Amino acid sequence: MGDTKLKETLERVLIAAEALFAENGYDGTTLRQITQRANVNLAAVNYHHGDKESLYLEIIRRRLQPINESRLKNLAAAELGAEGSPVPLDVLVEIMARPLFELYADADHGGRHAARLIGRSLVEPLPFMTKFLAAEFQPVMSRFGQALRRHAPALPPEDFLWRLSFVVGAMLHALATLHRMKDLTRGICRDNDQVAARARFVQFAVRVLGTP
Amino acid sequence: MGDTKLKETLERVLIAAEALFAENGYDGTTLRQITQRANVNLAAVNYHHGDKESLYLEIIRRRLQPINESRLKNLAAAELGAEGSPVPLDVLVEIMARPLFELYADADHGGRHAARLIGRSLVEPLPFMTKFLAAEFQPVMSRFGQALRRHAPALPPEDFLWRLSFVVGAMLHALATLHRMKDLTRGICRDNDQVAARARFVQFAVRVLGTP
DNA sequence: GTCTATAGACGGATAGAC
DNA sequence: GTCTATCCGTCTATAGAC
Repeated sequence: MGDTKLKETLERVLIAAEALFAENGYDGTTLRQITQRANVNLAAVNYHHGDKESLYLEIIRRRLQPINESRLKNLAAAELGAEGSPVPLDVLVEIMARPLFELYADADHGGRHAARLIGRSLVEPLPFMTKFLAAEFQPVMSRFGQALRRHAPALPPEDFLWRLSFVVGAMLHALATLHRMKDLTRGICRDNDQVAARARFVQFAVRVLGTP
Repeated sequence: MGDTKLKETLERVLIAAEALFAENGYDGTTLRQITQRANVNLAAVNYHHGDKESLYLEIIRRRLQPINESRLKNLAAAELGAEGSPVPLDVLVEIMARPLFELYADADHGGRHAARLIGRSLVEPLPFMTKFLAAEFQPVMSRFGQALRRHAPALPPEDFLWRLSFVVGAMLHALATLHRMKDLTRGICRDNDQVAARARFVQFAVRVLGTP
């Protein structure tokens, strides 16, 4: 088999594992389920991706790193354009939220599952993931925290952090439940309109973070 | 052994299992871990509580049913007192949030773990739990949805439900991460002040739900 | 690189003595 | 009711043929 087929095989494992991890969690997913779904031999996973933990970490990293890089890049650009004045709140929230909602909308490439999995991995504390996640989010949270803070300088730090926690929680929950939003609301809320969902989220976050 | 000791034994299993399920999830917890932590023989779990799924369901139900009953009772009382006019928003939110935050504060009786577990069980979709959870929350969501709706009658249903989803997500996330809030904020936010956390949540939810 | 076969450990659940 | 011992299935991971 040539390189093309090979790459496709490895990719199929990642896609299959991503969907299963998102749906059933790390402990609820077996390597056998993954290889079966990917139409790959069981031994291929360990050969190419190492053990189960490495595979999981690799899947998360592959999605998360470009997202956080893009966030930092867009924040830097926005700050440059603002020329010293605070970047508008809605712009900040948009920069944070957009990559995840867009990932979710990229259904053909498994983005739905990837977005759900990211949300899930941030909620359920897997021992072997904590160090990676802390390091991965430290720069983003630090820089965005500062930028957001300029819109409510008088707010006590404790209140500010609680609000931030509520907003983050709302976003993770939205990502984790978007796929069944239609069922949960008896058809009133669509689950396939990523743009509308994001607009509502930005509106919500601005209202929460932008009040003294 | 008398009845007293027996009850204590069964109770110890529930407490131990609750903590482990909260920390490691359903699939991440083994019956052996549970019995070891509870200082109980392995076979005792199956004998008294049936299989693993029954045990999990029993733990959730034991905590959730009184909470939802209390919510419905308090809502009915508040509506009676309001004499036809809408129950104030902060009262509604308080009725919904209070039982969970108080459960969390009841550390000696394992309430912290129970609250985390409830949050977790509402996020991760265990197949054998969905029917129970849907039935358990249907009356609460229906009645409170109506009561909340009176404060924003002009708001399109879709927007209302999205806001509700954000608020619920923020609350579940708060419950799931309260225990590490201090670490996540470098000591700025305390994790043992349930009253302050609840007050901030109510303020947050009122702001979100009470704007046209 | 890819497969089969299997090692080796651990899981849930139960039989049967006490 | 409580315990020990164990069955039986499934899991991850790897050895070794091709």
